[in-house]
Amino acid sequence: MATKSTDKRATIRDVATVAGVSIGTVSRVLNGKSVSNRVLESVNSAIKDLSYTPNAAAQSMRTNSTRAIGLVVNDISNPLFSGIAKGLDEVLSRNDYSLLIANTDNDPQREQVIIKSLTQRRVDGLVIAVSNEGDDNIKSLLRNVEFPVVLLDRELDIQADSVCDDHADGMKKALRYLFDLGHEDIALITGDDSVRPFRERAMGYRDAYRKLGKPLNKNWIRQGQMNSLFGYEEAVRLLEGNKRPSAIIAGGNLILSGVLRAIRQFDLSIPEDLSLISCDEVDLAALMNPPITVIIRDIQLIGQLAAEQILRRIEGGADSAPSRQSIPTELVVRESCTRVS
Amino acid sequence: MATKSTDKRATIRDVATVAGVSIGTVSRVLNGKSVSNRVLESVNSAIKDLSYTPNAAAQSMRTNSTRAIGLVVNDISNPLFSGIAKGLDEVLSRNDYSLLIANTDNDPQREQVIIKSLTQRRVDGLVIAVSNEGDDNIKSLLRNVEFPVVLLDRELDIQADSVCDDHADGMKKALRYLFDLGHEDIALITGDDSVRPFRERAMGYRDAYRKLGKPLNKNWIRQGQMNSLFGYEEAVRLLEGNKRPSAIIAGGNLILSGVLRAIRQFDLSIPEDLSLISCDEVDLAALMNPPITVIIRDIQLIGQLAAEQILRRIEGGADSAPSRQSIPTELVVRESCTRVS
DNA sequence: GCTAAATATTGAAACGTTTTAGTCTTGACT
DNA sequence: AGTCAAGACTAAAACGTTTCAATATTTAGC
Repeated sequence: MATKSTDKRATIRDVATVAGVSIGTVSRVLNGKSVSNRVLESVNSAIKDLSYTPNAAAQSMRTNSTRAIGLVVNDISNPLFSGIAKGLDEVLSRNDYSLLIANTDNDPQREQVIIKSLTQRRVDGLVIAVSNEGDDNIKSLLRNVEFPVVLLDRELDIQADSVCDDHADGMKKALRYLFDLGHEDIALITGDDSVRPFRERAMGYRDAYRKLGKPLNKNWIRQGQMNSLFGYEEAVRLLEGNKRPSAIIAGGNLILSGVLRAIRQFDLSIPEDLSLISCDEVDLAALMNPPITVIIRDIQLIGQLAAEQILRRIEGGADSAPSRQSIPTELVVRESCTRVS
Repeated sequence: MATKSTDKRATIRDVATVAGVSIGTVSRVLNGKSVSNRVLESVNSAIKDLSYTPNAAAQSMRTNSTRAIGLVVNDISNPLFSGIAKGLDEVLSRNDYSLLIANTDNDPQREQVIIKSLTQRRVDGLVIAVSNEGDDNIKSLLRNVEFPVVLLDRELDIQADSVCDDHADGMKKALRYLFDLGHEDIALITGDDSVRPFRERAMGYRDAYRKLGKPLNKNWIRQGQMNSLFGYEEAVRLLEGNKRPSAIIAGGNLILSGVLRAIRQFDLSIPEDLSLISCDEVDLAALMNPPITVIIRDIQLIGQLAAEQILRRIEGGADSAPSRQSIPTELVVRESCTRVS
């Protein structure tokens, strides 16, 4: 029952000799093909005695499949991405796939290196939120890759499935809500157009103004980097201007914390002095005082759908046209906005 | 220059024939061994023409190393763990290792399955925060594993390195601070003893009371599950009791959000009605109004140190005694505590 | 009890690398 | 010119599986 742990790892060959059958037969047992009871028992007991575990690398070589999926994101410590990772892992692990995660840190060079490394590892699929949709190198890399790719909230003219959120719609809902409260000067701070979510939010914002016939002041749109510092700086600039907006929309989870910092610095109280809406549910938004109205979407669902899609592709093949799933966004009204005259 | 993408992937053999050299020579080029210039060029151009990428599985088979490290945690969407993952990835990727992440969801069964799966994949090392230090199955599994293991803030009587935080010390600092402000009735809500961080926090708490000669009221210690709900429920129970604590310490990042929810429900203002300290820096703590005093530690550093340790072990072998690194905790005083008479 | 059909089992090839032992070149030194 | 050593290169084995064609065994039908 016990093994000498000083020995080399047992191989299928060892199991075969101990069980007194051929290698092929052991393989049949491992893969659940039908064998005689006698053989089944002796093989299983040999496996246990030798504490044998098949070598996945050898299996991969033979079967041409690694049962591994790559996930490439800017920053896994961003709750957005870690939520997605959770959703992915949930359905992947249920299907005996493993998840290989890599951070690009927003560096296009690293992004390329990572994709090449995953190619070398022969992952069975790749789920990626490219850090810049305009990057041609990444695009051509992804085009020539031999496994299915699922894009996370990105639009690229390549043959790949995608799972997107309807950010524009969420933004419209938020603006309609603010318009209804009498706001006209609503600022939006968000990331730049190089990536779908921010582009869509800005688009939804402009659309809403157009549709509702209000004058659109371009000065209220601040697009730049998706981080806390940018949120802070732009909020400061907005608040120290001679004409302040009556509401700010923080178009990204990191942006929010910067905006809050600025608001505190100006010692403004919400919603009396300024109305505030943010994107994506985070602890911060729900528990602030007052709780902040947010545009939400189901983060883990994104990961789950992406996982299901990539599995479908792995099973089904690359024939069918790219699928594009869209996840709705909702406005959760809390107490951070008030009516203005 | 272009390849027919309908063909099978190019192998080292194809490269060899195109370049007109032997397979072994191509391998030498790939691995940077010295070759003649003539050969170097023709091989490299063949590699480019065929857009050849070595197959990692085949390499693993031969070299007996996968250059992959497993990370096993309860829940990658917990910012604690995703921060650690980030730190790990940072140093691993720099050393050409990949990171395989799996969630146990606090399920001991899944934890076992995951460890077995990583064993089958022959990872070169494993970084794990076991979900229950008392689980003998996990322990014996880890004992018999053939790759180095690094424990994340866990204590197990197995041959494994660990990276721990000095939670007890942080807790003592917090209590000393509260004592100095005149508090005597300080409640601690944290996870149970099955896992080091909570055990240490509770220990530090009791120690501090003993050392400073204050009477220790066991009723103020609430240990249970590490989640928001438990934090909420216990906070409610504490606050509706006929004798309220004058301060609460939320012993875990998830606990804090539950405690805050309860505080809001009772409509208490901090720090006038209740002083509050939390563990681990999260956006929430820094940006609340008032900002919350926290016991911090460098999360990413944990990951980095774990990664460096596992690499050292992979290089150096398993001979030397288990190393145990300790990371300090600090009290960051903000505005959530006040003096009591 | 015999035969045919169905089912189990085997042996060998194949997957794509690295590595080792050995062969072939090259060139420097007498 | 002849010898040697060093360096470049090659051929083949090995890593641990799965799979396929071929063979052996069992089962069922009469």
